[in-house]
Amino acid sequence: MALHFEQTALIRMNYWLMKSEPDVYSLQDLARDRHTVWDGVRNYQARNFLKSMQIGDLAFFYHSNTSPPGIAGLMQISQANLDDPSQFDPGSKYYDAKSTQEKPRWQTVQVEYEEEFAHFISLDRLRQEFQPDDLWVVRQGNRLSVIPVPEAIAMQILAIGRGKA
DNA sequence: GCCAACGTTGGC
DNA sequence: GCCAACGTTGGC
Repeated sequence: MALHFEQTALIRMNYWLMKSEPDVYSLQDLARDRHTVWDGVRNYQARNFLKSMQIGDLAFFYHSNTSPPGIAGLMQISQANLDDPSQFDPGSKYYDAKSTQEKPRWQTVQVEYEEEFAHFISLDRLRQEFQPDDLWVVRQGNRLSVIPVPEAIAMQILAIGRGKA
């Protein structure tokens, strides 16, 4: 019945951008590992975005602090709302003494490798194509490592990365 | 390596 | 609750 298709169409997909320094962990590392827990985020606004992610959401993998910086590819959220294990590990640089198993402060997601873009999209290109209010990564001074991307912008990024724009 | 931007901490 | 000091991010 038609109602079935209308309900299917109500499923929401959200899009994100997540930064990593490729010297620390790159898209190519994720291609090798197939999936990884995105640990180490210690900013509350970024954590809140991580907590709102749902399985099946897509995230752009952004290479930061490298030359040139930019979007290298795509990944998919494969597990949602995990407690970041590094907060409990005294040997980790991300250890948080104020976190307990009963009251963890930091949540994250598991991401799964999706694709490496045929065309790496440099920050320069992103600045040419998008406005700071539409894509926060082109805002000057923006340091958030996890940001939402509006669907219409995400569609354009996908087209550019796949060489269809 | 420099440094602007900006988040966090802690004294008051 | 203010805000100076401090630490970190990340482009260049």
